[in-house]
Amino acid sequence: MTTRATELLRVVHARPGVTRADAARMIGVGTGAATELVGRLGQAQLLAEGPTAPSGARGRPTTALIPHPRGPLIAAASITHESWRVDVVELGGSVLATAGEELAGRGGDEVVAALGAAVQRLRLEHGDRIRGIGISVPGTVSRDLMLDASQLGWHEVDLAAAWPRAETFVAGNDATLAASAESRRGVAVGAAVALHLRIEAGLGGAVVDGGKVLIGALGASGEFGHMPFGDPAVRCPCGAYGCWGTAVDGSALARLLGHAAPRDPVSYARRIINSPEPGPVAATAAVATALGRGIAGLVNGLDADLVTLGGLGVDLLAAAPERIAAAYGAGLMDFRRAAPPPVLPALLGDDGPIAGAAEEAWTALLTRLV
Amino acid sequence: MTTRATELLRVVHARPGVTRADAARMIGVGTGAATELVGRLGQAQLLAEGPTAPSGARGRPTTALIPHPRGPLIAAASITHESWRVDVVELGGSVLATAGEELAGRGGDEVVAALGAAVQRLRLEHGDRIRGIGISVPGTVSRDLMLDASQLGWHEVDLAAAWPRAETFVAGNDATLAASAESRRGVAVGAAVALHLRIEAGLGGAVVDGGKVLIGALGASGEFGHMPFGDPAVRCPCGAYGCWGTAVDGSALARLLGHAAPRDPVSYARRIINSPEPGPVAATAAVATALGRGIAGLVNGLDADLVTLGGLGVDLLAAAPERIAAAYGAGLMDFRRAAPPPVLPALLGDDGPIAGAAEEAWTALLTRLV
DNA sequence: GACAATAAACTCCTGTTCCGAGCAAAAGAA
DNA sequence: TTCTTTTGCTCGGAACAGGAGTTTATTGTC
Repeated sequence: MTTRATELLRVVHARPGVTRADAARMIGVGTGAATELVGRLGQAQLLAEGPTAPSGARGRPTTALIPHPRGPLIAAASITHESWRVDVVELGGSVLATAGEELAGRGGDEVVAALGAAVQRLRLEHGDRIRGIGISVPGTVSRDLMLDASQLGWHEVDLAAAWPRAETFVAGNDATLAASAESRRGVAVGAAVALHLRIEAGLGGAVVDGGKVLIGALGASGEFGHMPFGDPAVRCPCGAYGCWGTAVDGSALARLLGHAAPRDPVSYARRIINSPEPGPVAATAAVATALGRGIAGLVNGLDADLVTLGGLGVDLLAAAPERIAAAYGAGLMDFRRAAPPPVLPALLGDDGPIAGAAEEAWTALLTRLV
Repeated sequence: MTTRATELLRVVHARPGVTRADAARMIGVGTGAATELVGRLGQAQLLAEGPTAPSGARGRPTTALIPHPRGPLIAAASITHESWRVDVVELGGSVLATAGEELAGRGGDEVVAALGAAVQRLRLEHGDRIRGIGISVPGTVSRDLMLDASQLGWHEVDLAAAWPRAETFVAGNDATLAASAESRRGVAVGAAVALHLRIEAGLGGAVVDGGKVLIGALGASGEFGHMPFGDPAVRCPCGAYGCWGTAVDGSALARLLGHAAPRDPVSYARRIINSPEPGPVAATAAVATALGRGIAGLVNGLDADLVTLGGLGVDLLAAAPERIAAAYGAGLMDFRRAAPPPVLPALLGDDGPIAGAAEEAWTALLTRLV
C-alpha cells in the first residue's frame, strides 16, 4: 500500500533539500495536499522545512524539505576482510556518526558482537532514534540472516545477534549493496538496468532493475565470477571448471606470470596491474580481455544499459581501457554495437557497500513509517 | 497506489473461483470490508459471485468469486514463425474466443494488419468489453512497440498498428512471455527466482524475479544464447564468438554430425535428438552437456531456485537427462550441489507465449481498473 | 425436531486520506 | 505602488478502510 506520505518521504530521501513545490509536483499532488502532507509528516517528526536559497524567480518562495532533527535514523554497517564499521545515517543519506575497528583476526561471532555493542552505544547516544540496521558483508547471507564468508573462514555466523530485536534488519553481500548504492547515489542513477561488477578476491556483482537490486532465491545472486566464461581447463575453488572469476582476479595474473598464489591477491593484483614491466602489462591485457568478453556476455543476456566496475575493475579500466573496450565490443550482439552500454568506474569506491547497506535499510524502513 | 480493490482483483485473477472468505483472509481484511469491496466491484461489473461446492464444514456457506459476465476482457495475441493467433481472455485466464491463420509468407506489416482486423472483429462481437491487448512475438520489441524479428526477416514493424488506440498495450518476446506464464500458471508458480530457457532456432529465455519478468533496458533481456559459454572458435550469426546458442541448437547438431546447415533447424534438431542412431545420440549428448553446463553458470550467477525448459529443451531433457544433470551438477558452485535447483520441462508448452501475453496484459490492465 | 456451535455475511459508524476550489501571502517586475 | 507570478493555506466533500455488534446459513448433538 503505497501512500502519498511514503512517496513524499522517498522523494526527500532520494534528493534531500528538494523544494516543497518540486516535491509536490513529482508525486503529483496539489498544493492543498502538499500542505496537509508536510504538516502531518512534520508532526510525526519525519520531515522538517528549511530555508531555500533565493531562486531569483517571481512568486512566493518555497521551503526545502529536510530530515527532521529528531527523526528516525538507521545504522549502516560494513564488514570487510580487514575491519568493520558502523555509520548512523539520516533520511537523505547523510552520516551523523561513525564507529569501527580492525578485525584483528577475530572470529565472526566475536566481530558481530563487537559491532552489536557499538550499535548499542550509538543507540544510547541517539535516544532510540535509530530504528533499523543494514549490514554489508563479504559473503552470502541467507534469509534467516546467517552469514557465510568463506574468504574469512566464517560459517553460519548469526548476524541477527548484532541487534536481536531490530524493527528493520537487512543484510547483504558487499557487491550487491555497492550496486544498490551506485544505482541510487552513484553513476548508475537513472539506468533502467545497471550491471555492477566488483573484482577483489574473486568477482562478484549485482543487477539493479528499475532501482531494485536482484538478491536471488538464497540471497546469493550476482556470483557472476562463477559463470563459465573462462578456460574450461582451470578449476575454480568453488569446484566447477572454467569460472570467469579465475580468469580476471589476482590468481589469474599469478598463473599467467608463473607466480605462486599470492598471500593477499588484491594488493598483488593492484601492483601487477599498475606495473610498467612488459610481463605484467601482457598479463594485465589478457585479464582485461577476459573481463571485456564476459561483460559483453552479461550485457547480451541481461540487456543492461550501464555497467559499473568496482574494486580492481577500476584499476583494470584505467590500465587497459582499449583492451577491455575491444573485447567488449567484439562480444556484443550486432544490434548493440552501434550504441554499446557504457562501462564506467564506480563513483562510490570503497564506501559503496556501506552506502548500499544504508540505502537498503532506509528503503525497508520507509515502507513502515507510513 | 495499490488499493484493496486491486489486490482483490489480483487474487481472483490468480485463482479464479477462490472463495470470498479465503480471498478476504489473503488480502488481510475483515468481513465488513470484504462485503463492501465485493459489492463495489460487483457494481463496477468486475466481479460476480457464484455458488461453491458444499465444503461439509460448519458455518455459513461462502460464495466463489468469479469474473463478471459483462466484465472487461483482454486480447492475447501470438505471432510465431508460421502462424498468428488471437485469444479473448477473461479475468482468471479463461479463453472465451479465438481466431488466427497461417502466415503464408506475408510480411510483418501485413500480418499485423490481419491481426488487427481480427481484434476489431472480436471487439464488435464482445461489445467493447475488450480493454487491452498483449502480443507475443518471435523477436525483440522496443519501448515504442517496434518489432524486430530477424528470424522472419522483419524489421521495424509497428505493432501498435494492430490496435492504435488501445487503452492497454503490451508486447514482448515469446520466450520472455512464456516465462511469465510459466511463473503464474505453470510449474514455476511460487519460485522466488525462476529461470526459463527456450530452445528453438537459437536459445532465448527470461528471468522471473518475485513474479516479475525482467524485460531489460531495451526489451531484449533473456538473450542467454549470446553469452559466451560455448566454443570461442565458433562464430555466431550475431557477430560474436563462442555464443552458447551455437552449442545447443540445431546448427550445433549439424556441425557435430558434419551435416549442412538445415533449412528448418527446429524440426531437424527434433529428429536428431529423438533418433536412436549412435551418431545422433553422441551429438545429442554433447549438446545436452553444453546445455547443462550453461544452466549451471546461469544458476550460479542469478541464484535461481527453479529452471524450466521449453521448446527443444523439453526434447533434450527427455532424451539425455543424465547428461544434462551431470554437466549441471559439475558446473554448480559447491554450496549449491547439496540441493540443486530443479530443472523441469515447461508445463504450458506451445501455449506459453500467448498465455504470457494474456498475463502481462491483465497485469497492466488490473492496475488501471481500480 | 429443537438447540448449540460455528463460520461467514451484513449494517452502521468512525477516522484517515486525498483532492479540488477559492483565498491569502510573499516575492519580482513595471 | 500596483501588477504578475508562484506558492502556501483553509475548508468541504468523496472515497476508502476498518471495527464492533448483529444476523444468517449451515453442521452437529441431544
